[in-house]
Amino acid sequence: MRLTTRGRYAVTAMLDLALHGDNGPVALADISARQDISLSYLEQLFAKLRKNALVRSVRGPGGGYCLQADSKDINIAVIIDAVNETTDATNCAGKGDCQGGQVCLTHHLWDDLSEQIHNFLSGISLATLTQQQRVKQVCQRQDESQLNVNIKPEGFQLIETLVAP
Amino acid sequence: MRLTTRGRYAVTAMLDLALHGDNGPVALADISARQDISLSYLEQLFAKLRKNALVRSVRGPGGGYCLQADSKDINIAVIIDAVNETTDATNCAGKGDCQGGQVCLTHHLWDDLSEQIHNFLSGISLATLTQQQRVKQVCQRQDESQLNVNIKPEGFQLIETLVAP
DNA sequence: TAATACCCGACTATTTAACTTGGTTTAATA
DNA sequence: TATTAAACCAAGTTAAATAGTCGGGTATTA
Repeated sequence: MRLTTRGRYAVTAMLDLALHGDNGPVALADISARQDISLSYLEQLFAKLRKNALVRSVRGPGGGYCLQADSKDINIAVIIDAVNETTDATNCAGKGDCQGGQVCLTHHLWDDLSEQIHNFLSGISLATLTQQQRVKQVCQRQDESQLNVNIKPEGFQLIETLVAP
Repeated sequence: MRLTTRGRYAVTAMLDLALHGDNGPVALADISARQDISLSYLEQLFAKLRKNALVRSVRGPGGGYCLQADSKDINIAVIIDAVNETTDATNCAGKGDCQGGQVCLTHHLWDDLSEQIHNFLSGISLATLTQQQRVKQVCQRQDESQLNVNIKPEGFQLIETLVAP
């Protein structure tokens, strides 16, 4: 179980999908705009998510991605694992070959911690999150600011792009 | 709360100290040999541990490092935090300025997770670990193999160095 | 048939951890 | 007092991984 920004991005994108997927497929371009994640990076992540049967794609105009299962049946741990396929089992975290084929002093501790994290995250589904008030609030804010961007003339959008981090 | 190999090294070194600190200060060179951590890297880590009052140093021949407090009063979370002073609060983990000054969609989730991890690790002290049977076993193995290395002629040591990862 | 959107692979920039080098300072001991 | 073993310090270097880019595709459907 590796925790990186990549996993965070994947979870964020999947949550966006769960929140906006009621009316057919969601385009990656929309997720990219709402969540400030580069489009091509999203494409890479969703290729992995699709291979792991977490989403399915609809091609052509009006297409995009849908959740493969019900949002209450997709938990956070599964999403992170899907996106970290290259799990090298960081030194200690994987097999017990941390110290020349043997187990290192703190191997069991990190093993316990990994289990702890995994249990926590696999107990949380996308549905759990979409039902939370605090998530709904952020979602609403993002939708509104997205609306503003669409309304703004092109000149303003340019400035915004330059100013943004 | 960042989880990196640096934190793992620090905890491993501190545990080694807890296990071998009964007879006066422990030299970093010994920890380096037992735990396969480069000496100068250990020096850097212990500089931070010392600044955070987790260890105290004794200079000169026969010197080394001692735990500043009783091993039952030093928990794992404190060690990791001490060594990760440059806590940039990765994007989301710190303040809620993940998305242009605002909170991003999954901010609260990672916040909850951080708390979960911190609680788990701060509930474990060095003494907790030294009392564990599985830790004692690894410690014993390391002490014995350390003995072997000291007995071997220089030629063998050289080969071992070349073969080791 | 053209626009839309997914798909794919290689490439690059940046960051950071891990490690190295080459010293200086301190104190025990022979 | 000279030697030695240890902590201390400050750079620089290497290697790996992440985040992101670019330029091409290919399938779908309005």
